[in-house]
Amino acid sequence: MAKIKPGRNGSKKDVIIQKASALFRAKGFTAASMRELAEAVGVEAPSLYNHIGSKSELLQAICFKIAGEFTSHLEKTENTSGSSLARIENIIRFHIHMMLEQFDEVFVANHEWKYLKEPYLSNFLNQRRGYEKRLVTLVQAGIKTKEFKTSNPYVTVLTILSAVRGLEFWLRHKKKFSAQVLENDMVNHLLKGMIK
Amino acid sequence: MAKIKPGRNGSKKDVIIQKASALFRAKGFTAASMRELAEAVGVEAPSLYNHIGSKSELLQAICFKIAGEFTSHLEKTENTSGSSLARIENIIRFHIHMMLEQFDEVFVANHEWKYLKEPYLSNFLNQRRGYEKRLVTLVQAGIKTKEFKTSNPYVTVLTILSAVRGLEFWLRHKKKFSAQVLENDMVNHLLKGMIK
DNA sequence: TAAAAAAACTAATATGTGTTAGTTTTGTAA
DNA sequence: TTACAAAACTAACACATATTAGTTTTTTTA
Repeated sequence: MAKIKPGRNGSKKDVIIQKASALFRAKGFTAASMRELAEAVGVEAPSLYNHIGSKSELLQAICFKIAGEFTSHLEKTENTSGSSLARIENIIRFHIHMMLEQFDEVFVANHEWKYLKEPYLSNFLNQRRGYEKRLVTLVQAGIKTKEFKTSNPYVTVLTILSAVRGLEFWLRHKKKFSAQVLENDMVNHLLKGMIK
Repeated sequence: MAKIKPGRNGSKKDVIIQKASALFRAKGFTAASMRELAEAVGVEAPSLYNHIGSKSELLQAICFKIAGEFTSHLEKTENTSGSSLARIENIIRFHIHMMLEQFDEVFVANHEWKYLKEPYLSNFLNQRRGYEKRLVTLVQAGIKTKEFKTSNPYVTVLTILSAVRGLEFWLRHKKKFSAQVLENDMVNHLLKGMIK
């Protein structure tokens, strides 16, 4: 009898998800095949289905795990008593850390979410929109307290999020500077600009 | 006898490339099928091959057209007599314009280049690396003349390129602010930061 | 050690892919 | 109008895809 529910055995499933993250990042969700994934796991393709429901389910697991981590960190930050500047800086540094420490997963969540099926796709996008909206609110607060320059807060958030997202290209330059330099220089740039 | 060389008739081929840009952007290169493309063009799939050589060739056309435009603009800017600041600002604004005016093509070049086949893949990456290197040189010049703060110039370039790349998310917010606000606020942010 | 459950395997299915072959229609020039 | 080339069409191929069925091996439990 095949088709066994994953049950409480999360261990092997976790390995599959981790290998899937690396594979989806390297080749893209659509181009990555279950046979390749199986090979990475060290098993034949149909055996994967003893642990997972479908290829799509893997993408869901990856995307929502990452989305959840960002959302929950934002919540914590909002409930902190601190300046708007401190909060924004905290969030920027969190994004950088996530990017460096969970590279494959974050990359997949950033690039491959569009292959989610409904209703997961809508769900994911709503969560993302909500996240951005709350960042905008945070920036608006900083403008009101005159910590930040007056500007369109959506553009500010867009600039910040895009910049940290670009860390996916850091691997290319890994030899040229350390993660510490990267983090501090980028935070400085985003907060204080590059002109002397 | 089928299999006719495109010859001097560029017109229909251009339509195909344009439709392919939109399709590849919306669904991704791998997920987009030649049958879908054919439908967008208003023709049966095999008819496409009267005008193009392969699906891959379409991707090549898109990626190298965009890469060429960026490279040639950079060349022009380098040969301008002006401050490092003026040059960098000029380049940032060019990126923003490209993003807004050739959205589909730039998006595809940014996201789908990894599906290029050799030797085009290596060629494309070399061109890209060269572009970034020349931007780094430009930033280094500005640091030397004390126009720019001292920082790792690779990080500066990474931050700038990533930020402008993120304009692909602007469509989502199109209603909330104009392209002019977007451009000016982002340039300001990248040059002068967000702290008052 | 015997029984039960979990997870591997092979074989197969239905579907979709890019592309080619061969033929017919359409447009153009003599 | 006839001849020729360009570009459309239908049919088909060879291959890859995710997934299911059925069976066998391995691991766990009692």
